[in-house]
Amino acid sequence: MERRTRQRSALEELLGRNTGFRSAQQLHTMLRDEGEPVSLATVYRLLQSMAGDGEVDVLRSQESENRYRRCHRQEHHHHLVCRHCGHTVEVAETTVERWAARTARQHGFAAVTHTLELLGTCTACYTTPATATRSGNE
Amino acid sequence: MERRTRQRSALEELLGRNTGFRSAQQLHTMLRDEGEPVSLATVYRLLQSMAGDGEVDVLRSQESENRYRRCHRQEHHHHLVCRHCGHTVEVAETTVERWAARTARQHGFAAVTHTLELLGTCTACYTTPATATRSGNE
DNA sequence: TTCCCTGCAAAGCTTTTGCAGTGGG
DNA sequence: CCCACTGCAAAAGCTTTGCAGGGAA
Repeated sequence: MERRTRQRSALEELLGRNTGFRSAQQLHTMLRDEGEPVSLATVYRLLQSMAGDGEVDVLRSQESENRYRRCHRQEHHHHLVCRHCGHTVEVAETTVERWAARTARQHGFAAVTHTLELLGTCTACYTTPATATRSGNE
Repeated sequence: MERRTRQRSALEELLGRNTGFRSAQQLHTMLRDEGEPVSLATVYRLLQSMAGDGEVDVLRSQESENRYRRCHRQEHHHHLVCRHCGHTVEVAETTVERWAARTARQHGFAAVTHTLELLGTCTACYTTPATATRSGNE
């Protein structure tokens, strides 16, 4: 199965310390800065593999890049993401699910899935605007 | 302001005849096939301009490409898209909006926006599987 | 006559892939 | 001892951009 390599361990460890969504390139740079260099291609391969196993959540950002984040719950859920610092709250709710199912039925659609992301400004960022562009954890 | 060129007219006319989301490349091909060739770069520039004016809706597809569709209502709304034929239903509802606002408040987030897309199989496509891969209108 | 718009080709971005070498089990 | 995994570099999409010519107003 999956081999426990230095690269995979380093990436998992890094993801474990972050609560926000990061791009593959950001993760690649962070690893390099921490003295645990991993080639960009490998970062992509690892993230792809992890996403397949449900280890990370993938977010299609407004820009044309994907962002990844350690997945903390297996059940279906959504994300409330801070647009400034990337801090994320996982939201498990059935309101939207029920609405989606009802709407689909009304229009005769079957096998309906949905994607939903909430983007806003978290308390920390609108309380202390100066730190709004920080790129660290949380 | 905006000049009424052959290219812009052709694209608007084409979008007006379609109810589904199409990629820039698809639109480019369709125009070419109709004998109204428009360069791909221009298709992109026109779509970008139209999206800015709210003339078209932009959908970030699962693949790494954007898809465009003529926008029929100005108010905030969501889309129920058929994954086979691209047929789209615009859904204006407040259930999700109210839920999003409530959730954001609970977690101390401000200025929250959301993206929501419903993807399924429309009646026509699961009734007649043979036509499930058609690429035409509707 | 302007100067906005277009076409072409080249470049930019993120992401994927081919290939040969290496380290995990 | 294998062969999955890695790094490198090239390639593959989609999209944007520089530039010079052409057409709308």
